[in-house]
Amino acid sequence: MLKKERQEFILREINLHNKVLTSDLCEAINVSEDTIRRDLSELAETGDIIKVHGGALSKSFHVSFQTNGVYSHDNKKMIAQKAVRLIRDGMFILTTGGTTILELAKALPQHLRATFFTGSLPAAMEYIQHPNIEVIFIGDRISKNSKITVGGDAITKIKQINADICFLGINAIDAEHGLTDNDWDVVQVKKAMIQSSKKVVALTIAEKINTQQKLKIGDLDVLDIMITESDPGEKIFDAYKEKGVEIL
Amino acid sequence: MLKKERQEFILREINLHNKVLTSDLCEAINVSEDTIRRDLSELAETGDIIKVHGGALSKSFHVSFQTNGVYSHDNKKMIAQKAVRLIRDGMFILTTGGTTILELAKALPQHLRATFFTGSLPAAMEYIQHPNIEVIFIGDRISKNSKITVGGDAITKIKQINADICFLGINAIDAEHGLTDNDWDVVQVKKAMIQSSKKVVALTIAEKINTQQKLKIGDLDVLDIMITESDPGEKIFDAYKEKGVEIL
DNA sequence: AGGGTTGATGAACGTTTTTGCAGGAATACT
DNA sequence: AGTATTCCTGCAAAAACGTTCATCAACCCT
Repeated sequence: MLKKERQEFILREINLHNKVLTSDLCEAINVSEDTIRRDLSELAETGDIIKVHGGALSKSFHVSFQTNGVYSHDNKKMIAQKAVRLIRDGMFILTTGGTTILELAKALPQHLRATFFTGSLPAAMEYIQHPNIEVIFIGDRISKNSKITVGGDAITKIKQINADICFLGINAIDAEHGLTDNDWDVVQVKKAMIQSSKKVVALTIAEKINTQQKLKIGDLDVLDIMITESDPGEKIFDAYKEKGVEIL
Repeated sequence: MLKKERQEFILREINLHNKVLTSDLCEAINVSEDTIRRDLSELAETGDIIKVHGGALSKSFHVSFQTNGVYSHDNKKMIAQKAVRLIRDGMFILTTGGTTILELAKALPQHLRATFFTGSLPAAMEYIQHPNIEVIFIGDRISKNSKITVGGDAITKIKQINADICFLGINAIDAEHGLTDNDWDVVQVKKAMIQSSKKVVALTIAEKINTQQKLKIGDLDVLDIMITESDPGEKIFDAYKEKGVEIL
């Protein structure tokens, strides 16, 4: 097998599987590991792949992880744009925290007149920047990780609210296991919020779809609408549509 | 699985779900906990995540906002230094908002273990940065000017508290007219806080001494201690000392 | 044709990286 | 306070690495 030929084979293999092990290649092509290593070095030098200990990775796989400090920032912005369209003047709106909700807060039109209930410090900080929005903060103990209020008092307060719409920044959603999260206190709060709203909207980047965490918030049927950055026509949403969730 | 590959998986998991447990990862990837720990350490070193006991957190959520450019910043820092000395482990502490209180929040020693009650969004944002401080937020409608909660609900909640000490960031103080402010809602909240604390401490830059506003919070006798950046021996404090206010 | 050159390959060897494990220290939880 | 995790340090084994050298084939030049 020629050198060039071999390298093309390697490239093809990497682009196919996103990664490749030196040992696998050497077995597949039947040359010494040293030769493979030399090939990988050359390919890495021309910038076609990323060489790592034990093999190599596809370049397309690795690109662009951190952009603006917030993961998947642009996608979240797009989600916020879609979500804003659900809000009307005079509405009473419940929201959780989370970076996606923060984007929603930033995307609210200046003229909007509405009342926002939240237990999230960062979200509240954003809401109060807006001239015509009334902010009601739900008090109680503040969880350091999530920066939202948690605890019995908060739950009680939330249950006294009867909101028009609730925006949930969600942690994990799965067609079968529904909405899940990883913090017990946060789960209680989200449950209460869902109960206290006429309409429940989940905001999530598409990447979180069909992932799950340890604690259950509720089944999909508590959801009315799910908003992601993807096209609502995508096949991945079929299972959700079947369960009566509208996709935007 | 390659090391790099594994680390990207971890990074993805963290960005997706905001936090991750070492034990979960080690089960998911099927490597020893030590390996995961080493990965987390490396990722933390490059600044991509925040390592904590038992796992790691997403960085995108933990942003401290800067308060440089605050009026009379250095003086307020000095006031904060003095105020911190009044705080003991295990105390229940009520605080208002205001830039001076923010400095106090920043000056709190890392090891301090205490419970802070506040209705101020910016103050709460600072408090939760500290590892050993419990933060209870007093909820209700948020006043846009002062960024603190105001309203009957907040007052009711404050009255249920029995704090050891209360730090008031004050707007105006005068030997004759006592404590005054210019926002009716804020005045109500401060009144309630004073009632709910065993000891009341006023923090103010010396410049505000002997000034007054339209609305009265209370006479000087509600005050136990006043802290400014000036030397307590200054003549300007005599009138306050006479009325039983301790100057620091 | 013969000798020299070049490039590719494999082998050898010492070095570095990675990983898991053991113990004791540090930390969190109750 | 006491227990249970979790963390850290050092260590050792295995894997992977890079460097060097020898071999071999192809190629070039007289």
